[in-house]
Amino acid sequence: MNTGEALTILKEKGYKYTDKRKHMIDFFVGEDRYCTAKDLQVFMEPSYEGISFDTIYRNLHLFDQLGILESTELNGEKHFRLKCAHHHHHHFICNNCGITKEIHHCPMDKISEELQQYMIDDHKFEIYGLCPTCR
Amino acid sequence: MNTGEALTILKEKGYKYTDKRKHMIDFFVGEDRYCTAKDLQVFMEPSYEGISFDTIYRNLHLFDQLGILESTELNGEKHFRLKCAHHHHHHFICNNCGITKEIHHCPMDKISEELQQYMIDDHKFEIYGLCPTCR
DNA sequence: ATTTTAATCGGAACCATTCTTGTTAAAACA
DNA sequence: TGTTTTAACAAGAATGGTTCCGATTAAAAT
Repeated sequence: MNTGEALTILKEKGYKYTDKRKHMIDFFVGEDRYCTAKDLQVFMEPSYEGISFDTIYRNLHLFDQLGILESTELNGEKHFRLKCAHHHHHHFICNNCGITKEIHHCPMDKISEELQQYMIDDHKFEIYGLCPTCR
Repeated sequence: MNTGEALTILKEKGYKYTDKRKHMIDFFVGEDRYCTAKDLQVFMEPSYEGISFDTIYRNLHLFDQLGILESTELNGEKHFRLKCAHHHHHHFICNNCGITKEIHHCPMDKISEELQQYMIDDHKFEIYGLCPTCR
């Protein structure tokens, strides 16, 4: 997903265009990894001195909810990254630098018969380790 | 895993036997679901009035580290359950009651060629939804 | 029985996140 | 273009799960 697509989603859903929101999306477009609210705040600070944490969190959750971002919990902290626009996939996540790599194999195809009586809402498949650069 | 096995692990690693630790393990033996520190504290309270949160958390992490418990993050809170002694597997987790069901299919076999240059440490595969009782 | 060392307590501190009230600014409307 | 409406934001207090600290207690070793 790029900045334009993200802003289009915001507009279509009736949310306002603000410089801060654009700047936030720019941040995620430039990061191929899962980032914390703190990471974002550090990025915003120079351009918007004293930006409120409330603004950071409110928009992170809004973006997540609108499908502009996707999120996961790493070491007890919520992390966010730009949602990949194309088909369903999972991620390898580097424990050192946080960079992600797409995994084009989803295990859900194989497990339908194991959960006959169950109602499946969601699933999570993540692989952790070190990327080629960090190993 | 049962109470005896868990206490044996503690003893073998040189940790002390205390009634509180035994009571904690008894709690997890009786729960086939992921529980929070709070759940455990509520269970402990009647027998050990005013038990310190420090004791709860210290032992939860010790047990996790020793492989007596396994843990996962659900809705931003750490959850724990007794480690299943036998072979490697994953879990379906009910969003309503927290009960777990073993999934005997691990996707890791299939993805080795996708991560040639990467060093894999760990992985997580969880399925969320509603169990037959809660649906 | 005594010593050593770990476990526990009580409560303060921490930190990510959320809430509250008042203010500002974007978009809609006249 | 000026005014109204409504959402976005600021500032900082509050929350809640978790961790830390110094003092005390109890288990295990000697």
